[in-house]
Amino acid sequence: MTDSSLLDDVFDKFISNVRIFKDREVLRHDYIPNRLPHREQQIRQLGEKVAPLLKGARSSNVLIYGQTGTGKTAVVKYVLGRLEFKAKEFGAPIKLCYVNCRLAGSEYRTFASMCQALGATVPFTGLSVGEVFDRLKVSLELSGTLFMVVLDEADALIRTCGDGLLYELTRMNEVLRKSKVTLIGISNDLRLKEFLDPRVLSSLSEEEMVFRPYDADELRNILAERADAAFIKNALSEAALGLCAALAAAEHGDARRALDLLRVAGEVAEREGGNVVTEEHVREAEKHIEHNRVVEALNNLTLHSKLVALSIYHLDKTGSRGAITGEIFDVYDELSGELGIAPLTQRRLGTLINELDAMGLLNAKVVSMGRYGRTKKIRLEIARSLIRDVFAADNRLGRLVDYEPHCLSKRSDRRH
DNA sequence: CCTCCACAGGAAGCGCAGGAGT
DNA sequence: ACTCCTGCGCTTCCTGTGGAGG
Repeated sequence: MTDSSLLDDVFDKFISNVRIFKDREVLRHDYIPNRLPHREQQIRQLGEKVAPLLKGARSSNVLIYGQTGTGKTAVVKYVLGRLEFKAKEFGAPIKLCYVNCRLAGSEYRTFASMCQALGATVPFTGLSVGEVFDRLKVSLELSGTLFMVVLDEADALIRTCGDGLLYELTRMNEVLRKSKVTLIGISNDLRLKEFLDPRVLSSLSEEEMVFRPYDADELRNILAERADAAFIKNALSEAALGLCAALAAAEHGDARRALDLLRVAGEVAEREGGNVVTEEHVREAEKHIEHNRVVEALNNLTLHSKLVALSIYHLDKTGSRGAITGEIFDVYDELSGELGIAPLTQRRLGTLINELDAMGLLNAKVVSMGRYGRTKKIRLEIARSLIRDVFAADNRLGRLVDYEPHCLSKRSDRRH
């Protein structure tokens, strides 16, 4: 078979293969459906809280808690979408601004997004935070609107930058004459309160809402509803749907995960040329998602983080259960020398290890070995073969995969 | 009981890139 | 051209600490 006829085959198969999906976009997690099952109560609650805006009054600030995939963002976007629609109808001067704080990354960029929502242009760097804040105030005062700001994943911002931004925002209404600001904070972390200044907390959480995780039955309903729009009739087996719901329920009831599983399972089935999604495909999808996540994470690491991961890989194969920071530094130091690059300090290495831990690539635990000090025990959390494959394909690190570090052979024999 | 190891992890500050105003 | 700002990655310096062995 020639190359072109092979490709034709792939494309033809794809085009003629409408046997699985009707509309796969429905399964993406940024898709907001026009019904959110099992969140009617929250929709109602939030609707009641923001309704005063329609009459030109400020609404209470709201703080929303809940783990990932519990529908927080979907509910907020849904309610505010309707609010905006109603506001147009009644001519209420409402402006909305949705900022994902984790993606924005800094105070500066969070303020900048808010300015942009008001139509003010802000360079993406170069100004002081105070200057951007002033511009925000000026454009707010000029526009004379009820400004509603949604700070999604606010906990991420607070952890890195503190609560200064929130403090400024909550105080802003005291200064503004013609405009009012309302805040909706969304947090994945239930302990957010502990990080907040009491003054910020009291004004931010005038109202609070907590989103409970979905249970397996609820997830099932959610999936069934979406699947109806996403798959063609009879292309999804009841068992496959149940398995997606069960797997996601086991993982703190994450609807986002359930939807991902369903979508990828559909894609697997499609690729295999099947016309019905089975449990088998869901299992396959589960592996797929995890595999892709890890490979992508490894490939996107910086050179130094890759070296750290590789060092742990080398220590791991010596059979000892859990490398410690000092050993990792020794191996890392040697590998860096081998590549001819300057090694980072041990302090910095500790931070990199914590980052890898947070990504779920490894597991780091602080342990005390008594007389032999206090350190971190680090184990790989992913398959060794995966690290091997990814780094062997890396043109700089490739030759270090089978390298035997000297410091391993003459390692001082510490008793566990 | 105290000591003392081998670190953890906070604080401060540095040099750099990218950009603004003047 | 100059000075100022920021975020980022990093180093330097530092204080804090759980528990085995004395």
